[in-house]
Amino acid sequence: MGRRSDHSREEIQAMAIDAAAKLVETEGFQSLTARKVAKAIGYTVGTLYHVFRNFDDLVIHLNAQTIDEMAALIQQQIRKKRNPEMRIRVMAEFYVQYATDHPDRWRLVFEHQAPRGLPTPELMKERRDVMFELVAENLREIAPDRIPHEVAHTATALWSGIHGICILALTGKLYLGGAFSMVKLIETLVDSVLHEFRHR
Amino acid sequence: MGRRSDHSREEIQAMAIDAAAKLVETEGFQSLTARKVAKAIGYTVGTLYHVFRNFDDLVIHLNAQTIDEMAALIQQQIRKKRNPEMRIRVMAEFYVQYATDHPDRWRLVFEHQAPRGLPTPELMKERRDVMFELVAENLREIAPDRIPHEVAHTATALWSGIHGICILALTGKLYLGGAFSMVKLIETLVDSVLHEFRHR
DNA sequence: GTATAAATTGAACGCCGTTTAATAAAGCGG
DNA sequence: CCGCTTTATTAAACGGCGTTCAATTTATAC
Repeated sequence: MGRRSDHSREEIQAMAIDAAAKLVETEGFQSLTARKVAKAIGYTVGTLYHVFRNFDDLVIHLNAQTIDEMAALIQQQIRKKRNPEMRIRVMAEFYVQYATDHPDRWRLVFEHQAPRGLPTPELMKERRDVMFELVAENLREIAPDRIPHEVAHTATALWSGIHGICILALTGKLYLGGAFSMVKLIETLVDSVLHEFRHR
Repeated sequence: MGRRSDHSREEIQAMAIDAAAKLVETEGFQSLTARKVAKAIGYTVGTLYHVFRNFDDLVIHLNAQTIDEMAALIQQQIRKKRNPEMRIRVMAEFYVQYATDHPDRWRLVFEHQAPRGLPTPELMKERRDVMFELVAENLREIAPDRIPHEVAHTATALWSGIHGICILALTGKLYLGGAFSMVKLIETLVDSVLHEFRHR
């Protein structure tokens, strides 16, 4: 049947992304399908393909929204802090918090793979580095005379490490040789890298 | 049709795992399918299901083999070294090396998810912690008087961090704010955590 | 040599992402 | 208000997926 125009293209896009987010949270990212999303917003798959290039495109939009959400939460939390070292600690704490609260949305960001060969869309490039940038900013404040390359290097090492703890914990692959908390693990990593960064 | 007995159950299992490994390396882990594996070993899907419980079971066996291969490579490398700190460095170096050489097999180990609710099979439980144990052993040698819990904690933090760098690099999600090498990033993390571990 | 047990197949099921022809509605020029 | 064009939407189809199962062929045991 024909066009209803109950919703604009942008509205349908937003509805689809929100529905996808909800499906991912309730059923897990592995079982997200185009048909489920379409059904959830009262359309058929065809309409989804009218609004997104393909299923990966939808996932990429969802992931962008997830990153924005997480980044907003974290930036809101560090705005309350004045000490750059404290800010980095809080960032790590709430990164873990968000990942724990939304494990499937968070994993989808990192485990989704755009079709082989196709370039990463600008949509993601812009967002990919937001956390690294935030860490780098605060490292710069801790040691203003360090060359930018060194700051970037440390930010990358530190944040990749935190990410590693996070993902192993969430996927149940963390070493359990002594029952410890994720928070303490993160603390150890932050302490170690920040200490090394300062005294070198 | 009917039983040929050209190969025993165990032979078919081994052939399937090897074929799967090859397919993962050549076509990527996302496009591994039961039908392709069956075709590669000259059987039909039905036979695969006679030998594996399901497709996840096949993947789990492949992943176990991948971990064994990687662990063997690493243990062979550190046998040459006497210094425990040096051993940890070499472990990290060859962990990255293996991941870089076999990106899809390595990613499959960490991104495959056994069906929700089902317990992790013993097959994987045994192997999941092999790298952590290896790190812990050498940390113990570096500081023999530390309580086991502290050693396990540090091993977990360090190795999770290295894993994080590894996976972000391989999935193209690493911060590129200053063109640095993976090797240097790993070095920074190892240096930082080992230093903190010693002087505390 | 025949009965029994096991291995292997091909076809089916219900899903998946994706494409497409048909159709219904909206917008528009007169 | 009427046709005409454009666009939104649908249902149906395609090939491929993991999985199941009845049918069939073979090896083995007696």
